[in-house]
Amino acid sequence: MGRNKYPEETVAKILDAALELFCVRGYEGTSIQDIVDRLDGMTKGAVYHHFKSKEEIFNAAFDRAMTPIVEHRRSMLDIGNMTGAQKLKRLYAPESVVPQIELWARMRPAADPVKSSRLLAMQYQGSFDESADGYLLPVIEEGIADGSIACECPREAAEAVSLLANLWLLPLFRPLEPKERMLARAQCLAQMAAAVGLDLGNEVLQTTAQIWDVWNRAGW
Amino acid sequence: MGRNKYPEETVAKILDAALELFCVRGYEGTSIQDIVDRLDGMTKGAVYHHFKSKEEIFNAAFDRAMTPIVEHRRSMLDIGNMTGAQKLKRLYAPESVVPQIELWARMRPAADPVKSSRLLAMQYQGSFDESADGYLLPVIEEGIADGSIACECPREAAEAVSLLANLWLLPLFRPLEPKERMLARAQCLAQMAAAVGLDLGNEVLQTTAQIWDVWNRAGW
DNA sequence: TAAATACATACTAACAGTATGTATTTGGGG
DNA sequence: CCCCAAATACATACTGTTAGTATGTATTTA
Repeated sequence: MGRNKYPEETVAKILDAALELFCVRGYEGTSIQDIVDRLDGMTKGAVYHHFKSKEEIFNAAFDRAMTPIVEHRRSMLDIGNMTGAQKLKRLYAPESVVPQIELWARMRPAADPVKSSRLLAMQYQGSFDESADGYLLPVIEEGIADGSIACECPREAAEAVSLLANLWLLPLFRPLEPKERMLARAQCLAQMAAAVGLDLGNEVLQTTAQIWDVWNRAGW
Repeated sequence: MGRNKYPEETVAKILDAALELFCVRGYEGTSIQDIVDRLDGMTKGAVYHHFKSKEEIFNAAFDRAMTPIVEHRRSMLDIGNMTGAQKLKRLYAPESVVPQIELWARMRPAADPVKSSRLLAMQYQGSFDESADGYLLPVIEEGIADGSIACECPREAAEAVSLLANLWLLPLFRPLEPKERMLARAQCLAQMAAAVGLDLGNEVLQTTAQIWDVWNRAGW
């Protein structure tokens, strides 16, 4: 294959192939050659021209998949003047999550935590980042400041909720549970969050239900 | 090195070396040769005589480290005739966890989730097993049966508590937090658990404090 | 004493990564 | 607008390392 006038198309192709393979076969289970074989005609030289290592490809593919999801969710906080409590509910409302659900489809990993361990680790790390440096803790603190949230341990509550939402409620690395079980998890999470002063809102149940519908329709 | 009359000694040496290396350098970062180099005089042939793959070595090393910890905790439930609620509290009391804490020292992984991703995945998977097929859910159901526990979503509560205890309260894959932050997590977890009907007991705070002391003394 | 066991030695195939070559595009001076 | 040098986008060919295998040999067991 000759040189492409628009190299970002090549990069996109590489990352698309990489993401799917990393999800299905895991990080270890995917070789650079596996990725190259899906880029018909292209060779390893092209890949190593755009990326300097396998790890960099993985990180780039992961970021590329996550960025629009995170950005959309964060953008939900920028509209109007809401209290902290309202912003918190909005974060778990369908409008913040469901429109991006199809994108999650592209990074549906193998339902085997060990095979997906690297993705799991990214999500685990991301849960702390999301709560600490990201949007969750700031929103809670905003709510405390404006009097709409009463929470004695904002950091801990944010971390716990973030972890449970990312690694348990959305069972990315486990087989899809029956719908009523996923709803039970949402209910349970909401109750636990409420106990530490965080009202996630009733909409979290609808959000969960809609996510389940999309995933189930996609045949997971 | 000649043939050892007691091959289980050889196996133990291999697993000891493997566990430490896997923890410090991660699964990917550890080669079979690295392990062999720590078994002075022994060669790769010996290793592949006792184990058929790197993965099997990892699993064996992990099991070997975890078994006594899990067994001890489970044994705490066998004494006397306790109600489900009493058993639940006992699971998080110092006597169930602290005596085995030194053993955890041997499998202290790198405080980098990605490097430790395989261990993290095992712990993640283990959290579900522990709650579902293990001892936590049975104890809760026993408590419901004998009337000492009122919990509407026993499975969900068990999973959530198990996940938070294993991946958050005991921050194996993250740098050790200041003591007061770990205690805040324990307090927060207890509050959340209480909201879904699980009383982990006040002793969980002492347990956490003692774990912190041991880990901190060990220089983490 | 024959079979099984516990290793050592020597090798292979696959893999991540590198060095280098070559065509194509870009961008600036005339 | 054209020419040419530099940069870019790849391809080709190679290297070192690694997990794993095949096979040989001494020791123990039964």
